[in-house]
Amino acid sequence: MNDYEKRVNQLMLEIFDHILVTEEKALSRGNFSDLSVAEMHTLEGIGLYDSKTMSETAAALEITTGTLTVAVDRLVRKGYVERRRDPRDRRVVRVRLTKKGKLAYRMHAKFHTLLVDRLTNPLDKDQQQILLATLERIARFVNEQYKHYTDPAETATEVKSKNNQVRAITGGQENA
Amino acid sequence: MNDYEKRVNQLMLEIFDHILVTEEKALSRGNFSDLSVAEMHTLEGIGLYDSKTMSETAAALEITTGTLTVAVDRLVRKGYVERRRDPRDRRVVRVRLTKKGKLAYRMHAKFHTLLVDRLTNPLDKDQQQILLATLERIARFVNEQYKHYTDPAETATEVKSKNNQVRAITGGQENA
DNA sequence: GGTAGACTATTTGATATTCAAACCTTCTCC
DNA sequence: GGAGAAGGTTTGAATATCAAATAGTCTACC
Repeated sequence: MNDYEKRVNQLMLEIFDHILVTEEKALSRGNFSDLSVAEMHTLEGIGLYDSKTMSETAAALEITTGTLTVAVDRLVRKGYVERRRDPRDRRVVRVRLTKKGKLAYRMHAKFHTLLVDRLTNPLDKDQQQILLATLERIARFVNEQYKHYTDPAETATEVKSKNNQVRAITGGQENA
Repeated sequence: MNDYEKRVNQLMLEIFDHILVTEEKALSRGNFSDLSVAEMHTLEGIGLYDSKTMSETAAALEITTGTLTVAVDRLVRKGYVERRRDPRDRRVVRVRLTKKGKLAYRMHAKFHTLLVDRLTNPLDKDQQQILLATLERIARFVNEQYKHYTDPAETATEVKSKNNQVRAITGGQENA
């Protein structure tokens, strides 16, 4: 690694180390102190607008439905999420944020807004374009790596292919 | 957030999400498949060269010594870490990486090198500059926030825990 | 129209990670 | 030499997660 790369690595580690803790502290100090970062993440997975099925939500979050069931239990108990069976297919359970859930969602989004704002504000148009292109490139690279390491063909780990697990991320988080 | 900012936010989340998983998968595929990311992190906290006390290590990792005791138990059992009492102060326990631990440490470091390399190589000078500037900015922002939320003056009386389970029970102390 | 097999969600049993608080051991200082 | 501080470990609890077993429900085929 040359000096440039060393610095990049160092910065990335620093950011990774601190960002989760910071987000957690921000949550625990606010009006929604009974939410963990993971729970907030679940709220994000459910999303602001549609009601989603458990499977869809689990796929979006890349966790099993079993894990999600437990998480939603707690969020329902705390009043952030509503559950209801789909009358058209009674196997299906739909989840949706309550008012309180939406409020928490929006409050948390502010943290991200603030971050992005601080990031992009000082850049002029040209620089913004470069930033975007750079991020796109990084994302593409990371996704490749991600797929590479997640691809079941690579090892004899046949178990988790199920289509559901990894696939549906690109599906619709947003239709705002 | 305007569209540009939304996209930046989305890309950052994607990158962040996938890097962690990628790291985990990389570990689980390599020669040290019995190490989790958290355990790898503990190894990094102990470090390659000195032997450190439990307290020092726990402080470096920002976890309690109780948590570290459990983590080190497992790492000793798996052969990555050595424990020994300090003869000069028999209260103190020193931990150090074994050969195997050092090997794992170095192998993991290679993963980071590779990642950064693949990340920065395809960028031209302009893009590299933007990437660096952006990372600096993110790091600065996160550190600010981190300090803000960690500063004891802010929290009046009760402070210190990263643990909001307890807060939830005691009813959380507002601040709005 | 009845049933076998597919699908959706929940439950169960297990492991990891974490904290606070209680508890030992050892040290230091009066 | 004893009191209290300091360093680690243990204990008890909560969260987060998975795989596998289970329970309802639906669909397609006969």
